[in-house]
Amino acid sequence: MRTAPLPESASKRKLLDAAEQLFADKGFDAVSVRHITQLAKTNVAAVNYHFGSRDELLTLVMMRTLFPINEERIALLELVERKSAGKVVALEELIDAFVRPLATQVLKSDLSERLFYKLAGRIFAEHGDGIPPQIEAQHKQIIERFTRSFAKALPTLAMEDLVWRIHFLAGGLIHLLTHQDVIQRWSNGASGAPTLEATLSRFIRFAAAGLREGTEPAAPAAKAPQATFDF
Amino acid sequence: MRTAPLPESASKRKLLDAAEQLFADKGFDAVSVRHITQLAKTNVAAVNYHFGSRDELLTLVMMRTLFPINEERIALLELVERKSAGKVVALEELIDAFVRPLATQVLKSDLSERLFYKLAGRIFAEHGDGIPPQIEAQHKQIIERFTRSFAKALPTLAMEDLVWRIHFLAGGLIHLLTHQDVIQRWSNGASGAPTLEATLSRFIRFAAAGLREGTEPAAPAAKAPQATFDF
DNA sequence: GCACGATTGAATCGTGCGTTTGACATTGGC
DNA sequence: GCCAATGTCAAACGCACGATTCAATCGTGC
Repeated sequence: MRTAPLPESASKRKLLDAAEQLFADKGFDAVSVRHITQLAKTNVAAVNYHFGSRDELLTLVMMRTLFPINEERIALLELVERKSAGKVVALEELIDAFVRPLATQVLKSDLSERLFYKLAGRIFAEHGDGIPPQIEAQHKQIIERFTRSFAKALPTLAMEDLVWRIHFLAGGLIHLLTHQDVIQRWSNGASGAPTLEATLSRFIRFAAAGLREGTEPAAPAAKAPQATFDF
Repeated sequence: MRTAPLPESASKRKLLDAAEQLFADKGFDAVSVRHITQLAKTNVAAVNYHFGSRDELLTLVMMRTLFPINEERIALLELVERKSAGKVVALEELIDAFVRPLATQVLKSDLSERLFYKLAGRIFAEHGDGIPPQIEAQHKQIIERFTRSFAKALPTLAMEDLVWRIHFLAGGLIHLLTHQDVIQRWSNGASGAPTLEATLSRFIRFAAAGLREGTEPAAPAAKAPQATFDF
């Protein structure tokens, strides 16, 4: 019976790729369907014909990037937890499971490193108001899943503290992704650009220390004063 | 001689306040001059008459919020450094000087807490492409000034590491400011909303620990493995 | 009271937006 | 050979945008 097996006409793919590139570069709001169809060398009507609306195309672009990242995050997380059956998992390994997929999925993307990270950062930064429910659902699922694992790895940390710290972490990552190029430009005067792996490694150390703060009773009394707002 | 001493006509102030509120709530791109003049109950032409263009109004709104914050940051920083003349400054005090002005300036604003923090977060998040040069200059000045102080407080930390960590910190703060309401809504099921002071205090502990990571040779050997990307 | 600059108001300009329409081309199955 | 499905295309629609025009109005110093 097989009616024409969804040829996924060439222009559909061209539109997706063009949209992806432009959204990554300029941001979701700054790109019009005319820009997209111009870069894809198709007619303006093509977007609405193939995707129904600009919004549906946008959602598709976001999902196409976000989904594999989140799938790999979960896979890595389960791997790590199964590996250390029952024993406490090292914090660094959990954070690694959260960020490493960015470095592996960029290799499978047609986008340049710079654009892929910008796109990912923009997607992660979306929250709350008018964002596609599917994206929101992805975010919620990932955050909840990782919160559970972090809680097990940091049993002495109050849940409310943990939730906030995870969002501090997420914010740092988003900033890193979206401004990577800007920061790099003046972070190192002469030395070549560090690989992103090096930067993510830096981030993991920073984030792990932040998450762990105050949960290591064995450590000698810190000489630093408590940082409380006392007014 | 005194010709009419700049009455700063009522509509000018009304426009500034309306613009501020809308930009904070919806974002800089999502607000049109028609929205603004409608809320301010003035004519559409008023924006261009009083400010020249939508962009100049936007810049003014940003500067009006950003400048006092940055002024207080510098003042606090100098205070802290003068107080501990010569001696190493505690990291927490430096971060405090960076974030506390948010909590004090919100009191002087007509905006609600929620809107003020959103606005501040949106301003801090602006970087690089098409943002007003004055804002960019403010950002650069503040980052460079604090980088210098952090470097003195963390003499054993490599400069490149420090720069990245400061941006992780900034990203966490931006995320906290812009998504504070969203996070809070599901961070604590029943207990009342924590004051922002409490949240900023949480943030300071997190950020200080992240900045300090690896700079305390006196500490016992960490049992956590190094977090390096080894592929 | 009048003149004059400052301010306001309604109407309009040109532009770019997302989307829709309807004619036209291409293709594969019967 | 024809039909229906599929895709492409130029043109247009209605709308919202930032900005401008120009006459009316206001406020104040003389």
